[in-house]
Amino acid sequence: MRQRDDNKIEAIYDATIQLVNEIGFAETSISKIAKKANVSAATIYIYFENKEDMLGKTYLKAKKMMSEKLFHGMDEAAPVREQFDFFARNFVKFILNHGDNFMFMEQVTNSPLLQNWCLEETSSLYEPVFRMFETGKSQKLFKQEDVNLLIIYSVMPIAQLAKAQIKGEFLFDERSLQTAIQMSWDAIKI
Amino acid sequence: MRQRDDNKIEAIYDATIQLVNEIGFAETSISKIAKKANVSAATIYIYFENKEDMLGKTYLKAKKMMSEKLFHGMDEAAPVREQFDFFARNFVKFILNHGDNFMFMEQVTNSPLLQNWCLEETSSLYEPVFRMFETGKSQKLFKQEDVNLLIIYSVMPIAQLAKAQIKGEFLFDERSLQTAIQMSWDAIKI
Amino acid sequence: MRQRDDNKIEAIYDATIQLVNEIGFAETSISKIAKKANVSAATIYIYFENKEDMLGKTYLKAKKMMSEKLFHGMDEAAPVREQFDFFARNFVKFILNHGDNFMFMEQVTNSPLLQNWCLEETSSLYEPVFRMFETGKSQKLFKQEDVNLLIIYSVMPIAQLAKAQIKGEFLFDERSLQTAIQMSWDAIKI
Amino acid sequence: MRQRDDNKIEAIYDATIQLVNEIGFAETSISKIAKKANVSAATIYIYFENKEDMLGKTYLKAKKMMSEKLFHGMDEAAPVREQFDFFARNFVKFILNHGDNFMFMEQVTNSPLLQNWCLEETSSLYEPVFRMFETGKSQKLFKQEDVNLLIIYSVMPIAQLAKAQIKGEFLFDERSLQTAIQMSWDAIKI
DNA sequence: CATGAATGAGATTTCATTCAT
DNA sequence: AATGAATGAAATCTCATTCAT
Repeated sequence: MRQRDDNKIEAIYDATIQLVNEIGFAETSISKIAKKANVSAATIYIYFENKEDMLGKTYLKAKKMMSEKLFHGMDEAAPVREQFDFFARNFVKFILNHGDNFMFMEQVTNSPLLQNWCLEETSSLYEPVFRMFETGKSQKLFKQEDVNLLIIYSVMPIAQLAKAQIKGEFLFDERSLQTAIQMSWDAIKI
Repeated sequence: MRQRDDNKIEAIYDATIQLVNEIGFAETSISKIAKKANVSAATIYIYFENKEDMLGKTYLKAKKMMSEKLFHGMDEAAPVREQFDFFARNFVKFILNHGDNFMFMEQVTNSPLLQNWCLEETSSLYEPVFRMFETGKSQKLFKQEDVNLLIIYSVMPIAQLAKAQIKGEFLFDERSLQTAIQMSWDAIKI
Repeated sequence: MRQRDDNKIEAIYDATIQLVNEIGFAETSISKIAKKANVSAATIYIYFENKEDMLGKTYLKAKKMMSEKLFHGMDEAAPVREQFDFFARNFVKFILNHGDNFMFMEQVTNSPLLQNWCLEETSSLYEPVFRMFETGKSQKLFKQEDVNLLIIYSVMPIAQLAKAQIKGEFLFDERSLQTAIQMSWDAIKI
Repeated sequence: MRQRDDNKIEAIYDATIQLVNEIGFAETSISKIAKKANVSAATIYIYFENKEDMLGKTYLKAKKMMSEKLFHGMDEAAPVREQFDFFARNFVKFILNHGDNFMFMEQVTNSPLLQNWCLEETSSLYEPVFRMFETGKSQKLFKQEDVNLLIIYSVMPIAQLAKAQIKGEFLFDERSLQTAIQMSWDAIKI
């Protein structure tokens, strides 16, 4: 029998993410994806049960890829401030290098589709960042609030700025990056 | 000739926003909207040029409504800290009371559709908040950074928390609201 | 608004029955029906919920039409033997004149589809024939068996012969018709 | 080179017949058959030229199997009445034991597909029953009519009753079986 | 103004079949 | 022999939109 062609699957994933970025979720159809991925539309149904399954798996893949990149090279033994700095810079780097991936995830997150998909393991992907904030809390560096609150005030604004840069409304240079990290820190520090 | 029936337009707007919230942008079709609004699909084309026009106008209407609510009762002569507090509370109130409206806007914002629509006048809707931050900057209360940066670090996290509450993942009480406002303030204060 | 065009519905019914006869149930698709009926495929979905609904309604229409023709002109006051004769001749006439209709019904009857469709009122359509057999039974003309049994032995063979004629394997003339009626009578008479 | 695997062919035949009974001709696809038969769809094309060939061969196999069962143990030297009785009982037994087989054949018979398939040898399969009726005719037991006519009036109603039993609308016990046989006999006897 | 009727285009998905191993 | 991979064609059905009343 013929070999499973991983290139095809990869091409499907890529085409999906690119299309969602270019024309949006609503306009992204299986046939457009197939055309962009240079496969037959029927081929997509070999690897995925249906459109929803495909989008869900694309989302999961994107999320896993992101968590790998975000924490790669992070030293959990380093001082929290250093870890925080490292993480923030990694985050910005990721969004700028993998903007399509990130924007795709954002669109999924903000649509009611998401809630139909299983999300159990998802949280585990971000454990390192949770640990960092817990450590910071126990060292009395950060406010004694829920970690999710700390994340919303420190990580999310940086993500927002990176998104703005993708849209051409902002530009990260070393100075502005430092400013942002400082503001994040100010928001959550005791 | 019959008069323009504002009830029908209103029903169309409402149905659109509700549907986008319930089933998402991609699944929201003209006929579903018509059914929910209790009008014929053809009627929609009396009031709007086409689907995109309809969505765009719905978006604008939502945005205008939001700016009205956000700044209603705001006293630009009051101290910045008070204005800030007032605005934050108004914002939370708005999202909790008009969740559908807000989530609809979020979905639009995160999709490439938006970029096709005119956005000139949009910014003017939020001038009061810009003015407040400029005042704060000139009074050396806030960091001397771009106002958009200040907004991202102070307003957006609060919006995020309100969204979380809509999804049942967070709950604003007086204490947590004060905490949030304080964190917002900490992020941007000098 | 545009008038409901009954011609279109009729054309859809006719095309369905013809196609099922020509190429069979399995090969009869909505688009082929649409083409034959000279309407858009989408038009079919104005009048019917889906394919199954369409087939079911076509079946019901065919059945109603048949019962009207079968009993039209039948005199329930006449002697049973005369009624029987009249009915048998009507039946043969119907099948020969409306072969497509009848063969369509046969195909539906022999497929598992049928069991999914509601059939309550169906039986009422054939009440006159039930009454005839009951009368015959009470007059001790017929065997004291279940009417369905009497029908199977007297009516069905005639139907079978008419079907054979449609396929060119048999030919009803006055003599063979009389023979058939006699055999039917012999099977069920006391 | 591996040998022809009769188990697989058998599995394909069985799956086909079962599926046609469960979901009907129109819904029976190669891939569904393959799944039910636990083979790859491609395997089917090793044993059959295409779908039509497969269905045709399944039909022929079913017909052969039936004729074997129907006449097995029949004594052509016995009196016609005994042969008739034996045959009728065998028929009922067959339908009740091999309902799927029989209903499959009925569906094929009533569809235009059949006419595309070769039917020469088919008739030879039922020669014993033809011979029995010819004998009965020559012994002046049966009406001097075409044998097909005699069959339609005597055999077909019994088949119909057996079908009714499969659908749960009738029940053969010894008494009703005798009644049916008697009615068959009455229809065709002189 | 309002709407049921109508439709071409396109959506998702399955089909029968072939290919390479 | 057997099968997973692959696909063009076609299935059903929905879409956005226009038309006639």
